Amino acid sequence: MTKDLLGRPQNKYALIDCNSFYASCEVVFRPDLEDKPVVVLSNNDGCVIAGNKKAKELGFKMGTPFFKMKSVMQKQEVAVFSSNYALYASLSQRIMALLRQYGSAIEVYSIDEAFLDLTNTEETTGIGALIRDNIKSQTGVPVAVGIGSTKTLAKLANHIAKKDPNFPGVCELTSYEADRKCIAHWPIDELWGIGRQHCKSLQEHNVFTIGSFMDLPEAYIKKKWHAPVWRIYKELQGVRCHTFKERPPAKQGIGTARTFAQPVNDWAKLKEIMCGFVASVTEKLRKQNSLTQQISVFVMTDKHREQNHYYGSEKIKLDVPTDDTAVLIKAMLFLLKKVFKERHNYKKAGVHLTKITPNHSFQQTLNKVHNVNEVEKKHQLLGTLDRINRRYGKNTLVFASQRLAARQPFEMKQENKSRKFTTNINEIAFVL
DNA sequence: TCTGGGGTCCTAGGACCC
DNA sequence: TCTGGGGTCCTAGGACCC
Repeated sequence: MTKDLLGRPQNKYALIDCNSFYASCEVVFRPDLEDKPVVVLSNNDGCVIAGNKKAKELGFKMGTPFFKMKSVMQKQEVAVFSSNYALYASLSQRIMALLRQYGSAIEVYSIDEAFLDLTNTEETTGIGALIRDNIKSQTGVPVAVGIGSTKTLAKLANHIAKKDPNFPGVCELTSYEADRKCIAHWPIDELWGIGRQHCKSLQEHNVFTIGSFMDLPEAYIKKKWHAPVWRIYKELQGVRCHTFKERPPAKQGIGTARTFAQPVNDWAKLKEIMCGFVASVTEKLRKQNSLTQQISVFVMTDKHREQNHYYGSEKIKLDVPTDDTAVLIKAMLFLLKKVFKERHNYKKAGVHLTKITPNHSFQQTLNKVHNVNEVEKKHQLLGTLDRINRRYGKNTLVFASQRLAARQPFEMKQENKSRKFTTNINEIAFVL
């Protein structure tokens, strides 16, 4: 096995990334749109968050507000979809399940990306091509495969596989040194971890390409920039700094927030929406077997158009770590009363759990309460609640305080939503 | 009058990712 | 009229302790 600069055995990672994932998912069920521009919008049809190649060629930038481009898009006959996360999640699961067959381990990095461990695989470039072809033929979603001895190289290889016609969907890199020719000319901000700010500061030092970055002495990089930049430098040399994480680490913070299509000024309505948020974050908390010891809330008016913009947030530390929805709803309401001010139109609000610790068979709670049976009963009740909601759908069982919001979720603007082709039998696709 | 220094913990804010 | 949501990591600086 080859060694890296530190003498450690070298790994081989593949990064599989779906091309324009959300847009590709929509096209799977609308093959007539294959060669037409397609974009997908964020919640509330607020921003454009995904677009296929055709849409990008027309110059539509991801992240811009939809209303600014709406009329131009209509003129150019762009197919516009509201986001349909249930559909994308279900396609994602199918892709991840297929990928598992090709590597010894998988790290699902995001809804449309995964790293595969190919360390003990021969013929990796060939396997990459097989992955590309099989995912496309079995799900309809086009992917690119980048292979490298570090995650940073795999990411860069993936980018090259997508952009450089010499590498049709698959690219393999060993190190900067070995592959200088096909790496050096790329602009610095194509690197994973170099965003707007780092790019600007590197450019101020006359670094515009990966080649000029790698030509700098290591000591200079260390002196001028922070640790993350130096790590990118090492990873490009083939020295592993980012480890492979087969099991996702427990989240350190769990939050949820929404922008409302119609601003809310009514206490009762806001209260019920927020109770729904607490139910949703505590379910995620229990799913990762954790407890929280701090909850925070925030509410805000529309910063873009309210003269008298208001942002209020409060947090509270709990005496005992908990995963109990009822306890957290009570704490949330205490905080919400503090931040809620009459005569404001709230445009966005959210709940956040922090100070999260593992729930080692809820022993900590048992030690601090008198009635062990009560805790045991509550634990079973919440477990049952989660199982029912997972089995029969979100909000099948809800707490009384979230009643209204659960039955009648606050209106989200979704004017162009596709059907739940894969997750709802009533909306299944027909082949005629 | 002279006003140390090192360690730890916490938090806020910046930068980045998808 | 209409501007998303959910995360991670790092660092500087304050508070506190001995």
